[in-house]
Amino acid sequence: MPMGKVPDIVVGRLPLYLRTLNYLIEEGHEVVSSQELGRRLGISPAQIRKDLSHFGEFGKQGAGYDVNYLRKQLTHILHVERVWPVALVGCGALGHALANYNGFLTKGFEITLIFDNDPAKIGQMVAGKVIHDVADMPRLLCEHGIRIAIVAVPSSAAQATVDILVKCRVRAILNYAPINISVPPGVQVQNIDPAVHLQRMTYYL
Amino acid sequence: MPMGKVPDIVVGRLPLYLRTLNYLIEEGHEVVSSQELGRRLGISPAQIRKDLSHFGEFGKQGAGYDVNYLRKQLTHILHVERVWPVALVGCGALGHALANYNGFLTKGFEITLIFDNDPAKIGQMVAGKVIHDVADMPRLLCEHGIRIAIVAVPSSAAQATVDILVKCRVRAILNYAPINISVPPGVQVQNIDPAVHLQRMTYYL
DNA sequence: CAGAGTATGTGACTGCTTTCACAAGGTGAC
DNA sequence: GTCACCTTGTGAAAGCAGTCACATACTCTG
Ligand SMILES: NC(=O)c1ccc[n+]([C@@H]2O[C@H](COP(=O)([O-])OP(=O)(O)OC[C@H]3O[C@@H](n4cnc5c(N)ncnc54)[C@H](O)[C@@H]3O)[C@@H](O)[C@H]2O)c1
Ligand SMILES: NC(=O)c1ccc[n+]([C@@H]2O[C@H](COP(=O)([O-])OP(=O)(O)OC[C@H]3O[C@@H](n4cnc5c(N)ncnc54)[C@H](O)[C@@H]3O)[C@@H](O)[C@H]2O)c1
Repeated sequence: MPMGKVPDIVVGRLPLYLRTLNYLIEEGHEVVSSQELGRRLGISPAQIRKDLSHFGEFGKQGAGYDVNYLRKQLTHILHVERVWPVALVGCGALGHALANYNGFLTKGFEITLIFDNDPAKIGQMVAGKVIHDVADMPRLLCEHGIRIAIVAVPSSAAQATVDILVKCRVRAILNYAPINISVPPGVQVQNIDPAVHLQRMTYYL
Repeated sequence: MPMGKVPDIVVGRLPLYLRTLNYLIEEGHEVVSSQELGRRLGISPAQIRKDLSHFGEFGKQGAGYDVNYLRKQLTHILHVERVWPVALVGCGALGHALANYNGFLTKGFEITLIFDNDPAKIGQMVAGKVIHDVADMPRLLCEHGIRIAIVAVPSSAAQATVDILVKCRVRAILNYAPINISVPPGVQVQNIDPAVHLQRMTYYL
């Protein structure tokens, strides 16, 4: 019942469970079994039960899981009952799409600060926010207590950008630049590179 | 030396190795050790050697790996010595960014067909390509022999879109919609959802 | 309220993944 | 050529993750 060290791989599946629960609520379900959840996710029911059992006993035997209750629990476990302010660095094509993306807010995130180093862009408005000069990043990140950032700058600028973010106490970085960045221990990094995902699939073609 | 069944998890790392080799070539390196490669990727040298040993003996004892040779081998293993034509479905904010992204070509991919269902967008040019009506998708996918598609439509339209793609013999799908899609066996799917990646990190904050 | 049906939580087990450690082979200085 | 030093490829071992199967407990029908 009390949660010791939970494997990363288990933590990595929780957001998928949460996402599916939200769809179940939209569809009006009040209760869901590990079997149904597993069917939707392509995961075995046993694995879902074992994953959840790391954090507590959320289900009811003979019935399944109360969808709203489980959603609340996962939201709490993942620390997304609050909305995290997020900084976006690099407001090019991808940055624009991310800034205008309305899928973040309901998942616990809001892009509140946008940065670029292009003088032609600085000062412009995007998604209701002004684009700030990267030179002001240290001050603004501090003032807003930002802990999470999204990096959408060219690869060549990614490591330098990350170094600044880390120095400003950012502790979680979502990196879209197709390059491996290095960070000190205690800083989380997740990488998104569509070419890598595509190449994973062409192996099997 | 001959490659039997290679674990998925190993295949998943090969694109990262390949990406790093490309940077090494840019930097003028001719040879790299598993240690250096591991350092850059945050992976143990032993794991890199074992992964590569599934496919052959590419290194030289006492020296390391010839960067160009290893790159060529991985390019071959992943089937990206050719350039794959890719269809993009959904040309909104994200679709625009992807269509204009110039990082695909050097990795073995080119977006050659773009589809949308918005009459206002159909016929417009994006990144030098015309946006086609989704109604023409079956015919055009067939004519172009498309095997790979990127899905960037709203969640509500994702499963229906995927069903059409699968029926048109697409065998690899990169899905940006934040929903679990189901496909018959033999069809590869990779999902990209930034909110999921962010929630994986907030657990640790 | 009894009994058939259903679903969880979990220890034991199986299988997969990573690390270890070393023989074999290559390098470079002198 | 020799010797000290590297680095690979790989079995063996260790460590992790996923599945199985069942005791337990809830539901629902009649
Ligand atoms: N466009 C895509 O669909 C896509 C897909 C996958 C990955 N990416 C990656 O995402 C990143 C951004 O892609 P994009 O297409 O938006 O490129 P882009 O060139 O349109 O945008 C990059 C932006 O970053 C800004 N920038 C450059 N250096 C900076 C710095 N030091 N500090 C702050 N801002 C800086 C530029 O002014 C520009 O506005 C790149 O690394 C790219 O490889 C893009
Ligand atoms: N914008 C982002 O940064 C971002 C980030 C992550 C995920 N996503 C996801 O990517 C998808 C697209 O996001 P977006 O921001 O580009 O949205 P968008 O609304 O700007 O674009 C969606 C496009 O899909 C088209 N479309 C709708 N139904 C279609 C159908 N049946 N067939 C073909 N085209 C259809 C629309 O006409 C529109 O052009 C969404 O699922 C979104 O959740 C977007």
